[in-house]
Amino acid sequence: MRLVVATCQVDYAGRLSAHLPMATRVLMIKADGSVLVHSDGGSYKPLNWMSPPCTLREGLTEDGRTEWVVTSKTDDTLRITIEEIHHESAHDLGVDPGLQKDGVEKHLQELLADHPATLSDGLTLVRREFPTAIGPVDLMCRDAEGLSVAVEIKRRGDIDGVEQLTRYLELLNRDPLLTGKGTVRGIFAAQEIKPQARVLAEDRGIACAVVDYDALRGLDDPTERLF
Amino acid sequence: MRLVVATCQVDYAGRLSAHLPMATRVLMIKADGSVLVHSDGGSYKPLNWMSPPCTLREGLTEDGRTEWVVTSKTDDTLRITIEEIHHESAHDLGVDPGLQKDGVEKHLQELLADHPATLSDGLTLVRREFPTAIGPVDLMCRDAEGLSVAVEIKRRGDIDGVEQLTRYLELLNRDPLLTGKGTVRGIFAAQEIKPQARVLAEDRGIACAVVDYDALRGLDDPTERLF
DNA sequence: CATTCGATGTCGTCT
DNA sequence: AGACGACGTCGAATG
Repeated sequence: MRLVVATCQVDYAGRLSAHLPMATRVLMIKADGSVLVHSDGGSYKPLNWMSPPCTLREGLTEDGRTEWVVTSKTDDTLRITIEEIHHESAHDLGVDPGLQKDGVEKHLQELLADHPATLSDGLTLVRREFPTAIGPVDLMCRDAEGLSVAVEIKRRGDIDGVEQLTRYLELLNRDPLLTGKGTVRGIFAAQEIKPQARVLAEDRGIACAVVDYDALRGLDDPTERLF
Repeated sequence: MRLVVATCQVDYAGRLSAHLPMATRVLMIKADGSVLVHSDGGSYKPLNWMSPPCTLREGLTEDGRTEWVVTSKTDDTLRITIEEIHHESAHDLGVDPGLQKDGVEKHLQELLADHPATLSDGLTLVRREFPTAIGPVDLMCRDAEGLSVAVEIKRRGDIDGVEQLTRYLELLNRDPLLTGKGTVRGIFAAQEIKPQARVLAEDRGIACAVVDYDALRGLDDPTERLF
């Protein structure tokens, strides 16, 4: 890992073209040759970058300034013209042991699979990741009357999720095995449901369920936590 | 901008929980207090981070190690426990002049608005960003027979785009002013169309058009380029 | 290898 | 401020 603070100009050509005028920035060069150009603001996304695999060539411009040219296999090019280097250091970091995560959609699905009745009274699980021709339904359940209920789970309930569940329901309702006792209902479950998504869902007869992750986790054995 | 290379452990609690075991990493602290934790691999995304607005407090753990606690307004917390600092430096970068881009969907839309006939013979533009109750149609056109044609433009033609155009067509076909001469057709235009999207579109009677950005740009005045 | 789908997505733009 | 769509989306899981 090389860290360089330099006054530089950056040009990228690839899927799009982008240009950064001359200014002072931080350049991070990782062991795999990838390069990140960071300013002192914004979020974690660099102003410009080159993803690995790529190669960095150091050279000189016609007027004698240092120039880095980073190229990827797909001919994307990042050209960094350096006017002045203010700081430079190199460090051996070794391989990172990596990140452990807990609390993403998969966990939400696991929790709801264990406690389907929190979505609707009397609901029981038939199967998780119920397969259909156009992809798996998150939860397939049965209600107190024995009717099939398809549940789509999102962390954030957007219009896309409603469309997805609609496609599933359309398909499922053509299956006589499922519709024997009546129409397959849908439940759209998310930690947060956007107003437009709610309107669209309810317009299509799909119920919305806002899920409390922490409360659900409380119902579960606390020793099962990752860390 | 502060750059620190340190052996550290990182814990994040917010929308999810995440944990990084003790290892040597680069910590980037931006002027706005945001923090990025980078390893010597991966892509431009940090292993962990805190986005602004946030505040960093430096303290000591019970066993006397340095600890940084970064908290956001929404109570997200990033806790960095430092075992050893290998390098530290601070730099004044100033405000970055910012990025100029060229070649995104907006340009594609402009180019197709200038050359609608490349989508379908005899097509002429009625209006860009044609307003409807559920959002603007990218291009509203008329074909040689005087029938209305709605065009949805994407860089990458995904199933979502077909759904979007379908919603527009549903609405537009309820408007007697547009349907006077016949049904409003749809054209789904993209630089690349995914197989599933193509199948769905054609099943719904929506034509697909693969767009060659470079060729279109060639039709245009080359002096209009940004840089 | 291609495709699909989630993401602490992030980022612009518009209401 | 909230909603919405694009992104050089990235990245993991899966067929």
